[in-house]
Amino acid sequence: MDKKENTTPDQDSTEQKIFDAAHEIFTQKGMDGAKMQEIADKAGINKALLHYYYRSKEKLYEAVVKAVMAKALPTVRQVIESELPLEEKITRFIDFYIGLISKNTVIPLFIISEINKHPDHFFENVMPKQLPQPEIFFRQVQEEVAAGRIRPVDPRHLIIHIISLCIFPFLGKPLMRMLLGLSPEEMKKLLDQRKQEVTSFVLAGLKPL
Amino acid sequence: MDKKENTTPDQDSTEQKIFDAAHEIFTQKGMDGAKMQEIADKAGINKALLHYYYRSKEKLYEAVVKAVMAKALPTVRQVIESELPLEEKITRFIDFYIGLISKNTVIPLFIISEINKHPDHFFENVMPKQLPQPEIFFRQVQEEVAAGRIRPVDPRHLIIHIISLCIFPFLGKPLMRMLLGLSPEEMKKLLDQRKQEVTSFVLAGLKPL
DNA sequence: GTCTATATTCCGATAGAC
DNA sequence: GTCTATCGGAATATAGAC
Repeated sequence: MDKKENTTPDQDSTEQKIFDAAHEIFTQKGMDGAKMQEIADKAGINKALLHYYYRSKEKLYEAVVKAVMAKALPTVRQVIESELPLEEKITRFIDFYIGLISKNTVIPLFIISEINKHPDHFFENVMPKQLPQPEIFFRQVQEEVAAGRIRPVDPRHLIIHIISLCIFPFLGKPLMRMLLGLSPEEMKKLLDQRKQEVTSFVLAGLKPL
Repeated sequence: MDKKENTTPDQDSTEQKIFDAAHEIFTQKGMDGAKMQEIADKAGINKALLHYYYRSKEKLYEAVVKAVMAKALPTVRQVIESELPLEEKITRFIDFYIGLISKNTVIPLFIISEINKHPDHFFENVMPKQLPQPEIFFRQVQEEVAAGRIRPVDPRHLIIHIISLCIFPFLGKPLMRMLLGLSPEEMKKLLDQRKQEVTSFVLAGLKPL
């Protein structure tokens, strides 16, 4: 019996198809909104198979949440923990992060919604072991402040500022569109400009007095 | 038969108790996560009464959503449409808005989640007729830019910046806490400083070159 | 491993007594 | 208006044939 050797682990296996379908449905509709029937349909298989591979809806859900978190955080780490000079690090982070989010609007809302519904469960079971270490970033900011190259800021607030400016406009897109009275096309144009706008706004906000 | 005259409309009536309970449950758990039984329990009445006053779960939900939106938007309008000078308007808006959100964390997430799940329904049925008019704000920004008192910025992006900086840290509180490695107490302290931090950051970001 | 059929639980909604 | 009891459907989960 010949076995495939160099394919990625169980490429189009049933288990993988189920997981992919569950990933899509759960991230779009959340735990309560998702139905097992819909996941089965999307995977092109029968409902009973879901329970054969994953024992329950909850187990399947947990698998998806863990995968989402495990994928989301390392991307942040890579930039945060690098030894790039501060301004370039900020610029790259904004560019990279907005690029990521604009391709995938649903994930951030999914993470935030589910983390708010079960915070304890998250911190105990789902949170990845390898968290980004912000110490390098903190030190860099303090050095730049001490050297007078940027104005005094709390580096923790700076991180919050930057992440807020990157993520929120995509989360609140329909809301912002309503508030500003824009057409979908105008709103899309505006969001396409965010990389540029956020970068210049943050750097301006850091200019020494 | 004497009738009460100067009480606020049906103060502790059954209908009001139902609505209050539904408001709490729906905003915390969303349409799918909320159960009629739980709402009835919280209101201290029977499940059948929910259907007596509001015909269906959907109707009850709609009543809550409309009330939430009707309350949330005018507060924004009041500040946005005022004729205060720009810098003071921004300062007041941040102060007012963060104050509002920090007292009520669940509402923004509720609005954003539900608007993303049923965008069309929102724009057709739920959206308040009286939207905030950002034109005054736009004009003010353009005048300040023309006078060289602030650096050139697209006023629409500026609004998005400010709202993002106000709302997101409270939405993403557990996430930020995890990312920064803070205890709940440290995180609370940090959020208490947001009014101050956001104001100085935004004003610094607007300084002319 | 995959399917059909069925058991079981839960939930929204209604009927009807008071 | 308010309650108890119950219906009917939907959704999760299991049994059992292939």
